[in-house]
Amino acid sequence: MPSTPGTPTGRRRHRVREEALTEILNTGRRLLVEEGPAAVTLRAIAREMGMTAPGLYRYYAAHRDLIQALASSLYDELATALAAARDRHPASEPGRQLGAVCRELRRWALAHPQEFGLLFAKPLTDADTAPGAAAHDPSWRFGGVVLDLMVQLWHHGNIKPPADLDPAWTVQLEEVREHLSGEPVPLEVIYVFVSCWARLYGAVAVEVFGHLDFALTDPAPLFDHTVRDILTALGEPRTAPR
Amino acid sequence: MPSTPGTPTGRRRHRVREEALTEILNTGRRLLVEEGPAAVTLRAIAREMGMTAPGLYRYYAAHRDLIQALASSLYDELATALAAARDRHPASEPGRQLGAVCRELRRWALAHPQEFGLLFAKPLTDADTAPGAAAHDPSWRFGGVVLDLMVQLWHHGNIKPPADLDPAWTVQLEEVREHLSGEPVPLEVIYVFVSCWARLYGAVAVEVFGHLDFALTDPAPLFDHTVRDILTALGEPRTAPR
DNA sequence: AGAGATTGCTAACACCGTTAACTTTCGGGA
DNA sequence: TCCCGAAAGTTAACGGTGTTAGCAATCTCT
Repeated sequence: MPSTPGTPTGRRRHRVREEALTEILNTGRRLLVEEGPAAVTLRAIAREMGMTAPGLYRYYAAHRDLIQALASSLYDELATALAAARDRHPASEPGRQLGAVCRELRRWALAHPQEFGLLFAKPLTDADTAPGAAAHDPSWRFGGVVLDLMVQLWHHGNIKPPADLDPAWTVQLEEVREHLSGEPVPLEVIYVFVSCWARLYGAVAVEVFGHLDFALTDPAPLFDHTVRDILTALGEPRTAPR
Repeated sequence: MPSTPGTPTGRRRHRVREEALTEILNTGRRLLVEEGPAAVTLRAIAREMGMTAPGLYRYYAAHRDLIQALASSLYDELATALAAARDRHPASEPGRQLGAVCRELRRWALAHPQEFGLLFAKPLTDADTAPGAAAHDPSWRFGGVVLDLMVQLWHHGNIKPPADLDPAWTVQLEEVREHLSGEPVPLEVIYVFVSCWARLYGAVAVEVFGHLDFALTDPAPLFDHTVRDILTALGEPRTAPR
């Protein structure tokens, strides 16, 4: 009974297994979208696929692993969407690229609120995947698109970092820098990156979770203002909204 | 079988019922904190209280209602904590008061991550409490503390609102203004309020849900910077961090 | 062709929300 | 004082959930 069930040897077996895995995830996602997170259940997925629940244990060791795999695939889809938005603008204009990526993040999240909710609110619900610092791979694929663009923006623009950088951060920020394709980005600049990242992610989350409904029917202009602020903080003078 | 079960006539009966209601909520909260949201179950609460699950239906018509009551009580506790932080500074300095309230919000959320997660991530999970615009009472008790302070800050300071206010917002913002004790706050200023509120709430959520763990062990300085930005946007020149 | 891995099944267990029907307890009016 | 009705709590039961054990079938490779 392997924790990651059977790894087939044959070529054909491998292919049909891949198809089953993606069908499981697709079915789970459909249930998530149509009936909410509580409906993403082993028995429901199996029912929709015309099989029984214990059969799914040949693909995922537990319900938690299935949800985690679903979240991981959603991170991938989001990262792909962000990269596509980035590539709709020339690489010579990283400011426009980052603006487009920010708006694409909001668009994707609002178009797929259940999926975004799963990604954003998952770590707290679990509270078990917090041993070291290597478990954040799936979320990095998605955040990396934004951070890499910030690095490009740092090359082109002129960021004015704050001089008062808490020395206790250096160790952590060094670790972030290693993920940045070995670019020699100053730690103060990485601090600005993290600050902008937090502001972007928070703005999207607050809106998706409906915490602005009490005041605004269409918070798009507010978000555009936030994006302008972020680009300004990253030293991009030309604030291109569209 | 009333939707809101029995309303006792006697004085003593009323008292013991109140005690039972609070004990249910306390037990539910303990389970939430100790074993996560999935453990807040009718049977578990009844077990901890030495009774059986159907007995709880004398107090809450369904599991959803119990969770909703728990969230409501948490909103109250948070609002009380924010008000206490506000009152630790003189009313003549609303800037210091708002700064203290912002930091208290972060402190409370980090000290009670499961509770904050229930409040922040609940509306999306439900997706049923969205008929009109009167269901946001519990969250308003908590956000009202912040918004009222922003009004005070507007009286004392000098907010520079942006001139380009989307006309489509006026209707919504008018509705917000009615909640503000009838203060004649300009709509542009209310827009600034909402903007600052979104930034504050988002900054706390991003940190509580662990989306800054990849970079920072102690995001407190980052949050302080955010609070300074917010106070500046609200026209408070003296940025008092402590 | 046969051995071994892989896949899916049924049966079963404990837990969950919820309902129905019953018993007990308690407060207030005759 | 007594009694009646409301309130509180019980047991039994239904369908749903994750999960495990054990078994049958199927496919792949030698």
